[in-house]
Amino acid sequence: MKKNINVDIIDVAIKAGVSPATVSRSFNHPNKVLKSTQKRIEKAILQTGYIRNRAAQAIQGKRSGTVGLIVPTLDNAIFSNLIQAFSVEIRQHGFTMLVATNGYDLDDEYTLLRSLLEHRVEGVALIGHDHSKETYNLLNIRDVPVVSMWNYKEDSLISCVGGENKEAGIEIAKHISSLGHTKIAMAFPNVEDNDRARDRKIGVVEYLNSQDISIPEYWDIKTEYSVSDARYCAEELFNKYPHPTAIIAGNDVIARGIIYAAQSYGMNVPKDISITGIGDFSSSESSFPSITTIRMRPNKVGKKAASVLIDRINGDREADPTRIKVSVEIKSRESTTHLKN
Amino acid sequence: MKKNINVDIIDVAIKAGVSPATVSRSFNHPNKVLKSTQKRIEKAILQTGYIRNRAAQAIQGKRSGTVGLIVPTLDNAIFSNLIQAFSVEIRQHGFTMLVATNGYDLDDEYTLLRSLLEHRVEGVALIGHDHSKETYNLLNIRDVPVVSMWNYKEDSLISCVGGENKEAGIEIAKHISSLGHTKIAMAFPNVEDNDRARDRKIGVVEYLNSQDISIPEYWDIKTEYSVSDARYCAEELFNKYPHPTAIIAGNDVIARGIIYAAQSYGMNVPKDISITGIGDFSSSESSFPSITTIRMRPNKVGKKAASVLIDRINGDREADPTRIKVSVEIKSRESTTHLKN
DNA sequence: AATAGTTATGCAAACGTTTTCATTTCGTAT
DNA sequence: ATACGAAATGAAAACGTTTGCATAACTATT
Repeated sequence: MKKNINVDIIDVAIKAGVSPATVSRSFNHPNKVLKSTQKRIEKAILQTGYIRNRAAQAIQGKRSGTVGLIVPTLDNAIFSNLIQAFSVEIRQHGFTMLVATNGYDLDDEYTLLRSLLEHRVEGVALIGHDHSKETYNLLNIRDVPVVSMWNYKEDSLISCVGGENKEAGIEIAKHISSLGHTKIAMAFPNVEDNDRARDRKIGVVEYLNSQDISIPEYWDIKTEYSVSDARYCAEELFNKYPHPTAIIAGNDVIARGIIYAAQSYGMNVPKDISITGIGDFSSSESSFPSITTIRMRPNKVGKKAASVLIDRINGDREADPTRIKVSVEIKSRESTTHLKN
Repeated sequence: MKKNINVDIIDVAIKAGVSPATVSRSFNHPNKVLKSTQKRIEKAILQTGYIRNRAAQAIQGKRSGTVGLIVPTLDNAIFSNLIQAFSVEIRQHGFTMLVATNGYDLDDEYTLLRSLLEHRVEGVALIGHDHSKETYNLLNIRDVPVVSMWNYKEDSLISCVGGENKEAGIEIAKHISSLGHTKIAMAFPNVEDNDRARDRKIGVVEYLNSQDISIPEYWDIKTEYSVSDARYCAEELFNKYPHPTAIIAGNDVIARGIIYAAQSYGMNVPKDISITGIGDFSSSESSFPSITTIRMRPNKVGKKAASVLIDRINGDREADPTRIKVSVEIKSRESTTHLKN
């Protein structure tokens, strides 16, 4: 078995009887090279097993053909839909995706960004707007095309695509309140360094306050973004009395954990307790009970963010940030119902 | 705001009063450069905002600092745990991960592999052993360090880390059979081009046959890998009679969809019907009912695969494939019970 | 048939590193 | 002080592309 690691553009050129320049052009400006020449080159590529070297291309200060993505975690459903949509779209434009996870740590995020820039990614996608000073500074200094996903912000420093999370919070609170609930608990993750969760929570609290509903300290639950932790926290809550008649969760994953907790305590959702999520991840509709939630359209956000990023890569870097608001919408499903009088 | 995109190693060298060679060495062979010189270089890097160019490094035919990962999809829980574990481990060794999804299409996988190789990834991780002829050939010719995750195979062509999926199928069938079930349905995805699912299914069928249990055609359900499709298919099944007393699902995601279907039809799981998964994803333990499944240890597989890959990158390429079997184990939980007399 | 205008190709100089080899500097033993 | 070996640094040649400029080969026009 011959191992032909080192075939380069020159070998191909020789085989095809042309110059390396022509081979290069046949990749990057195919219209500038004769059809018949192209054929010969293609044949030579097949024969030699040549695979072009993007590193050598990137070194010209031109295209590296990669974009970077930094997400908090890949470990659960929260970002899966988003990333998948982003990835598919980005690839259709010929890019490959470099992915890094920061575990919700903003200092780590900065390090990862540096690492991505070392690889000369042509653009970067991040989640939300909470990033360190250094991160923003670096993005600005290097003039990197960048897009923030998942949270719309009117005055964002960088381009963004997402729903308005505060509005999401308001909408879900409005829904619960309109069903007559007043004894309401909340389950959110740590909102520090997490603008999405923070905005949602603010929306919920402000709206409920406007209705003269307040959430007591002991019903303000803090949980991780995982089914297991959410279930555990909810069980803690259910161990004490009185119980709330509704629980507003920071997202669908947490809502699901709480529903499991309720069911395992013999409660019926929604008859005994109403539970809501935010996000509308792909399984929320088909679970039982299906989850009442706010549709944040992760697929649309991912796809749209990818195209915004590509536009920025190809276009004017100096332009003002592109900000796209993806409308949020209540999805009333089986996990909520009117308070039984 | 000054935009200093183009600061290179020479600028740093000048600022630090050394040669570019020394700056380069301070990155790659820090022990070969004087502590005091290093300090000066670091200072110069800070002052200039230099970010090293991996492309220029990679062009030397040396390290690119990246590894590639090709997975069928990022869209659901199936690979999330695995990828997260892989990603964290790989990063600890200073690598960045290039990710691509092929949507279970093997031709697409080949294209993606080529693309990753264009970026001169130092190693590649794939899922399972079903890959196209071209893929195997390319891996071999280019002599790329590679590891296959998720399915152990004694005589695999490439290194692999995973559980024995056939054994997983046998174990779960044994469990169901030992509970007295004989009217058993199966729900698997398309097993073509998917050795993991195929092996599991073979294990299930062979074991049941050995117990003189056979699964009729109309109980051999074909579903996608999604909660929603699994639920839909299960509902189709429940619309007809008679019902099976147990359903063996191809993985935990499918099992969950089936459980939702059963619950929505007013059945109690496991009293009315036992349902099993395979995989043991992170939420299977904390769901309600918790899912009886086969533990395939996605975290361990991901982490271990990463270190196998790194060993191969650093070590002897000609060596025989490294094959690591991660033991599978039945996790008996709430979703199964004895057949009521 | 000569000329101008196009189009296709080749030549050679970048791009930003790393590394080999040569040279300088330093510490230490005489 | 001198000499010697080791350690640190520098000079310059790679690495595999892309591209501006120059040239050659056509096409169309008169």
